[in-house]
Amino acid sequence: MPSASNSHALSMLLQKLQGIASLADAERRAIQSLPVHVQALQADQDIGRDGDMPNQCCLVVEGWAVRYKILGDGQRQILSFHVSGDIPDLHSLHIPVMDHSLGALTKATVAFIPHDSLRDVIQRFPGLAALFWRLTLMDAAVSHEWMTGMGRRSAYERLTHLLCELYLKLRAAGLADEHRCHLPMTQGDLADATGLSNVHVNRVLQAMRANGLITLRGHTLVIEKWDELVIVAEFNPLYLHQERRAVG
Amino acid sequence: MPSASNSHALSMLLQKLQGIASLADAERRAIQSLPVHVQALQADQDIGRDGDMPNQCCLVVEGWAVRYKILGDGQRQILSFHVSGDIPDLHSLHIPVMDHSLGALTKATVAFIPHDSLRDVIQRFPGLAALFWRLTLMDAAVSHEWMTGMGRRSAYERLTHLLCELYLKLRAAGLADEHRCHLPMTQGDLADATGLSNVHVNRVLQAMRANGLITLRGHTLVIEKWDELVIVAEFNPLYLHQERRAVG
DNA sequence: CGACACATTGACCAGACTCAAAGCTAGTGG
DNA sequence: CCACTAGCTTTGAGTCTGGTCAATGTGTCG
Repeated sequence: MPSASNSHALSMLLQKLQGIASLADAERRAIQSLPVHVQALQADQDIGRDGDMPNQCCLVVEGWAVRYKILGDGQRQILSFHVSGDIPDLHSLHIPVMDHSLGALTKATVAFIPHDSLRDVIQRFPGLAALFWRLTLMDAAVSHEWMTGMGRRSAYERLTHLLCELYLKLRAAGLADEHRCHLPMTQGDLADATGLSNVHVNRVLQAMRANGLITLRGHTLVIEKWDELVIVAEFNPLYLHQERRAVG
Repeated sequence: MPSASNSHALSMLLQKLQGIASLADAERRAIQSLPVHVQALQADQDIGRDGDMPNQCCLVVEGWAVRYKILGDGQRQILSFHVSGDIPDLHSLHIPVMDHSLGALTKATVAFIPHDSLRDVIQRFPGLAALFWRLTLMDAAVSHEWMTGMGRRSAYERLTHLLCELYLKLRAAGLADEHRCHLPMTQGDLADATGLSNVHVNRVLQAMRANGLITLRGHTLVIEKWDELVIVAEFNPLYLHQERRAVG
């Protein structure tokens, strides 16, 4: 029988899914009765490593997770940020070997769901199969936007773009106030996500503050001028494909 | 009734799928009897644009296609290269609005497959659903590798890495000889794929030639020292997830 | 034979990196 | 409750990878 924390974990997933599509009762019940193993993680604790062959997926319940690659010389590239309701390694369902690592960015709570259970649910509910597929595609769309930023945008544009994205992501997860949210990552993390050095991230953030676009102190981001931020970043939220959410 | 060119188009898809997984007879037949509309394209002709809501997918039969984003100032970022057997916009099956464009890089032949037919096949054959899902995940894995390159690798490493990748991609599609293949893209295209300027791509390619790694003239790439190229690029083909293929 | 696109070269520039040192701040243990 | 510490942020100085601009080859196609 599902414990309180198991049920809570799965309700995070339900919330995410229902932000994207409407579920039938049977689908909702199927999700809610997935077996999960809840676990608390320390900051920086790895969840899965490059080369692993996991037999379960990781649902983020609370805190932040990141996917990242480490190069031979120790450099890190962060591939994505994940919060409550996300399943960062959903791809492992169909790609057996991990080609990057997954770790907790902050102290976090995650829930592991066995691949077998997910496959079973997907088989019984084609609508959920399509929905999970869609989640992985939304993830790819974000990757494309990051690629575009790293290839063709300036450091300033790239960071403003990332802040816009993270703010909307948190809002969609119900974790942001009006133009204000908590961002626990360090400037070094932002550097590894944007392909910059931590020193340069620091200078660019100062420039953004000097221009009155944002306030960012003690890991609290306040967006002072959303409209201007969007223009500077050339930010078009379409790529987030959060159709059922108000945006802006 | 299927014409010769329709059948040929679908056999390209079959070849790709069978390079990744083994298909049951019924699955093979289902693929082979998909309705397709074959079309010849000029070089640089767009197949789908940012903002479009397609109701069909595009299978590349011959030639090269690219997915790309255009920024406000006209800069282009190429997101991926596609050859025979690829379905570059398979994601459109579950993400209605295109957040990037798709175009022919060269003179090309493509085959359009209606979403409805694909959805029908997927519904009847869960194994094919998983396989198509997997194709989109393999695509995402390549995006991650590109992101890592653009964020953390030097121009030289990035280009060697891309050449390794393209060579193996062509080999998997049966379009490469031993350490030799045809690469129709211009240096400007390579620049837009790697986030560099065309001038710098030119200089880096010259350096690679000077180091005896490759020969590249008249759009024919000859890899003179595969082992060294792999070391320079820190290239690990794992991320291509071509499990059923020999590699190297 | 043009015309045009692509490749190559040179000169110069700038955005971002590196290295190193100095402030901060939150968490820890006494 | 305070001092200490470790990690994070900030600053400065100097460097360098890769960009820009512009001109000149080169090749291909009608």
